[in-house]
Amino acid sequence: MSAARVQSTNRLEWGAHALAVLNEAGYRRGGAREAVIAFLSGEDCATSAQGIHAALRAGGRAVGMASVYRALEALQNLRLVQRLEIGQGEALYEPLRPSGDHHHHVVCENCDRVVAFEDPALEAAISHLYRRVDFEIAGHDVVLRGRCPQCAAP
Amino acid sequence: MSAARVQSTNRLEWGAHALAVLNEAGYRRGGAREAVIAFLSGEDCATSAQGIHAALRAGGRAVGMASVYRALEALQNLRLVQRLEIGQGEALYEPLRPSGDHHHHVVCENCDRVVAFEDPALEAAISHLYRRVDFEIAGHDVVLRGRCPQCAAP
DNA sequence: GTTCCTGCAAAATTTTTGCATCAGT
DNA sequence: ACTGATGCAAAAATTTTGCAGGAAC
Repeated sequence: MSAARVQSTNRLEWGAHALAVLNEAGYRRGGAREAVIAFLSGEDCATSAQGIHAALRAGGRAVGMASVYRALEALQNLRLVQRLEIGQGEALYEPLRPSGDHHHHVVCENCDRVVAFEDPALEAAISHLYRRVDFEIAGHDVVLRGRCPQCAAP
Repeated sequence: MSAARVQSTNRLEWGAHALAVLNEAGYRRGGAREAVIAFLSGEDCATSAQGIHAALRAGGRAVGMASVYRALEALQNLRLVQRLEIGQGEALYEPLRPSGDHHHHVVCENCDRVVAFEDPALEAAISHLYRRVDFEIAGHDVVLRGRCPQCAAP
């Protein structure tokens, strides 16, 4: 199975997984929440609430802004999405894949472009940390800040 | 020299350093900005803009909210303070010491308590990353999320 | 038939901006 | 004197909440 195929499977599976977890947790089905899940399952990286709202509207399945926030809140509580506060202003949300694969973000201070990266050594260093702190750790984020190639160019 | 002494010196030096850098950058002196710097130089960890505003008011040196934000923006642009978006809602700001010593944060998902930690292995892993990404990196943040001992207790 | 979900509108919060005035150089 | 700094008030932007009607179970 190719890497692309695995990723595609992961994507599709996340939506089904999310619906199952919601159902398990006692949530009823509802159009707005399912539209948010359907959208997110096609996204690899972080999207803002406003972006989700706009995308759904553009896709002909408009939902209320409040419903987007409420869906994201529920998904966040069940650890199905990760909320990220990286830019300035709006928060970003991305699906948390059950496969556990995991990335972090580099943000351009100038144009707010966000790029993802992965690094096993970083994950290893962080997992060591989990044992050192008193907290019961549920997750982590790493954000690198700097200038993207375009903005750094003279 | 004791560790406490070093830290105390670092604290005091940050204020003078900040004023010098601002002056160098062409900023004039002004009471509000200097009050914000005086307050931050006594803080080790992150404080919100509202917190700074309230603390200055309580300390008898009230400044306008807008001036707090404007001072923080200037300090941020000169890399004298680091803005952190960790809780939900308000951003936190903390002095960036020229000594380069550096910590990160664990945040309680339940009560929003923030605790700082340091980890050389983590810093090493991140500095390796700086070479791997296309961006010109200026800094980084790591946030661990979980439950503090109080909130984790049954 | 309940109880939850949704959408709209209103509210709450945080941050930014306009403008007149004051202070630093 | 000129120009930046400040404070107030107003505005902007993001997120949350109240409520009435509709959908799921």
